[in-house]
Amino acid sequence: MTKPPSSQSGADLDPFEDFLCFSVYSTGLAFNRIYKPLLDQLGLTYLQYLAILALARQDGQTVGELGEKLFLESNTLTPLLKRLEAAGLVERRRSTQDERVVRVSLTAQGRRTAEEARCVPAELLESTGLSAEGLGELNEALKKLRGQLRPG
Amino acid sequence: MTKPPSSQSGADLDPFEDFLCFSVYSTGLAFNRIYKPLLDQLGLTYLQYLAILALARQDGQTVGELGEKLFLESNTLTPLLKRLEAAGLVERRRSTQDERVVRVSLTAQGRRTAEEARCVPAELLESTGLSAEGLGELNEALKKLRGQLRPG
DNA sequence: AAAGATTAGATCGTGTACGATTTAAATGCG
DNA sequence: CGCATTTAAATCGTACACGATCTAATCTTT
Repeated sequence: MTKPPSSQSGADLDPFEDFLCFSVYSTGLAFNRIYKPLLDQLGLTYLQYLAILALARQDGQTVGELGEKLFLESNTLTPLLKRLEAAGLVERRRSTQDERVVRVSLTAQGRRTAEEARCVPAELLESTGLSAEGLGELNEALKKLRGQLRPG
Repeated sequence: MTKPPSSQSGADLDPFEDFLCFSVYSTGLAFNRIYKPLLDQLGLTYLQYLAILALARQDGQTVGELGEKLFLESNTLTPLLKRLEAAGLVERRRSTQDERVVRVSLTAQGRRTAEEARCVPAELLESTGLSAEGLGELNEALKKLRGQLRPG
């Protein structure tokens, strides 16, 4: 492996300065890298962390409901949820009313992990040194953009 | 596969409203989904498209230089570049001065593909219906954020 | 020049993403 | 009721990401 991608404040090193899609993409990678060491301590990946948080807010969701919140589908979620189940953090049960549906709920250990995970973002945002207002505005702008980015 | 994640304008469907990292993450997924049908016509993935663009701006870059621009390392780039080579779009050659270094250059076909790829973002941004100023500001904010998100 | 350190890529294993397909269960409709 | 349609998950194949490790080439230092 080569050296980690280094920060470059020089002018012409980034040929995608004006590509919004690239800014979103690379900022996502950067977030992932920041989160990873914190989440490693919890034994979670970034997506697993999001899934656990979503279940902490509303337990017993179906795979489809979880997918709506995470903007993902069963082909991504099913393997992820099986890993969380293997790790003892969630339970997957077919609904008795509708056997097509799988409901996912946190185990006791899953709830403990969710509790620990809750304080991760605070540590992290503090380390960015950016203002709360600025981050809030950025968040709103991204949500609006995401809403516009719909196939069709 | 379930139905595609649907747009939801309701209030409480997204439990991560206030998570900037999630907004960045999910907007990245949304961009990917928008780009995919356009790039499928070129036979490129999103990352392959970025690599081709980077090479079109500066041909004959090393794997490491390319990685600095894309914020990626050889463990991601090497397989990607091999696929582009197999597709006949790039050539990979070890430098004769320093045999550790691999230089990547576009083939004639690669340059044609790069030319076609150049007009993709315009089509796309038009479809978002967002103002150029707003997108520019968002871009600046993201670049600043990305710059702050550094391990350590 | 020889030995150790550094560097550039490549390789490997795990975990997302996602299109396409499959399976099984529920629903609709004549 | 019976059968086509729809739906929810699961499965499969391909392509990223990335930590860890490996290999080979260059540099350092004596």
